[in-house]
Amino acid sequence: MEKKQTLQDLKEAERENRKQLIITAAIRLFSKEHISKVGMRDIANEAGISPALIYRHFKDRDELFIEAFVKKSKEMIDGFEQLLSNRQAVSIQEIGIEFVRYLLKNPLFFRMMTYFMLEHTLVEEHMERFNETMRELLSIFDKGFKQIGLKKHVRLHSHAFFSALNGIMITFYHYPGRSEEEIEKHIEKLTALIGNLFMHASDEKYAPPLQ
Amino acid sequence: MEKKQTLQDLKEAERENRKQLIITAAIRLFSKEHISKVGMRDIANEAGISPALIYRHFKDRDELFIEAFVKKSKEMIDGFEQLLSNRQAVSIQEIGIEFVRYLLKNPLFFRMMTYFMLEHTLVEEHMERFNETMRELLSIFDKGFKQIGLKKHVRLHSHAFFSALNGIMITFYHYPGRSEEEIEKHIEKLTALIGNLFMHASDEKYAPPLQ
DNA sequence: TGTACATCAGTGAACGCGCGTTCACTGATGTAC
DNA sequence: TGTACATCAGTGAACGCGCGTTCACTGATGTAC
Repeated sequence: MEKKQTLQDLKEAERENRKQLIITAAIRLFSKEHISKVGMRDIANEAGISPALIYRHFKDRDELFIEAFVKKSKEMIDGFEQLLSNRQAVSIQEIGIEFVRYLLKNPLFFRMMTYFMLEHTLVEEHMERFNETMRELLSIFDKGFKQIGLKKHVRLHSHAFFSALNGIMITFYHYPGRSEEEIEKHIEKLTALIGNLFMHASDEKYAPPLQ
Repeated sequence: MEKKQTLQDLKEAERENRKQLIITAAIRLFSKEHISKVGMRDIANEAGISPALIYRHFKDRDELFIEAFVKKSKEMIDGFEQLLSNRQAVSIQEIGIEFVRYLLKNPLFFRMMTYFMLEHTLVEEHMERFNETMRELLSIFDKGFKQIGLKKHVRLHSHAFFSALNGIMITFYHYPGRSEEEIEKHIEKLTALIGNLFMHASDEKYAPPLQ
């Protein structure tokens, strides 16, 4: 019984490995071209397997894609948190700037995020997983607002700041006729501008309490 | 010669009418379902013509789509400007709130805008037309910043505020598990919050000049 | 130890569908003489 | 006024391709007796 259990475990672990193999292959392709252009055959090819095998591990394309997103998000959030943990008492403006820099250096997470935000055809269950990730990210922003002394509506401010940064990225990331450096510089400038405004969110005089 | 000229004019006008017929049919469908799901056959059907005829007026799908966007944008910007012209001296916060309300009431423009922002596969020429529209919108925001006494970096502030509002819309418009009313309320709340912060952009103390 | 059977990873090809675009053609209208 | 021709709006069907998914099958491994 003991051994049988172990064997079963081994098998399950192996099965999980195959799954990860497929997911990482998908992620590799996503960083090369736009997510909607990556097909099941491409992924199978990249993973060195047959397309049919993917369906032994995932119900359909959506399931694979959301798993890939969740995996990438975890990496992203971990990396970002570690980056912040090297300092103490990071202000909300600094978090914003670091967040945008991090996105610029890891564009895949950002691209996946917007892909899912605008693909509102996901089933409830997948949406829930997506939201979990968002909440994790938002709680990092919460810390920054608490650090500058904001007492009320912390999550609301995180929503506002986080979505503002998203908007900056989306609006200017593909700005045509500008070099990559120019775009990055512009995005950072706008982030600094907004981040600075948010630094005064805890000042009652300048940010009167919401009704 | 005189008459010939007129006849030619008539023909051209008629040709333009057909073109508009196709464009408006496309727009009608865009407001019903997601842009990427609208096909050439659907549009032909809606316009009551053969799919092949579309190609006598537009080089390809992209050209038709960008024309539809430009048309819709003009309507949208005109409508929005008229809405603002009823009052005098509209502050940047008010502009933001009215803008978001207007987007919420006319979701098609917003959806088309994000579609093109994230479809970075457009040719240079189409991108330029898209940008023209954006610039027109931004100049409305410029006015609001001038109204509150901002002297420097006006366009930069418009970029920041405009993209922040975009981000709010994109991030929360499809928020699952919430009713439409709740979503609208949340978006307006976030807009008011950010708009309020931007009201102090001209205050040197709270928004130090950028380097 | 050997044999029949079950399980399941894995496969290449095919299914079925949708889509942008083009083709070959019709028919109406205008033009030149 | 009549006739040959050009032009062009307009069409339905077909082309060609790509894609998600499934099918029918193989072969290896484990299991029961």
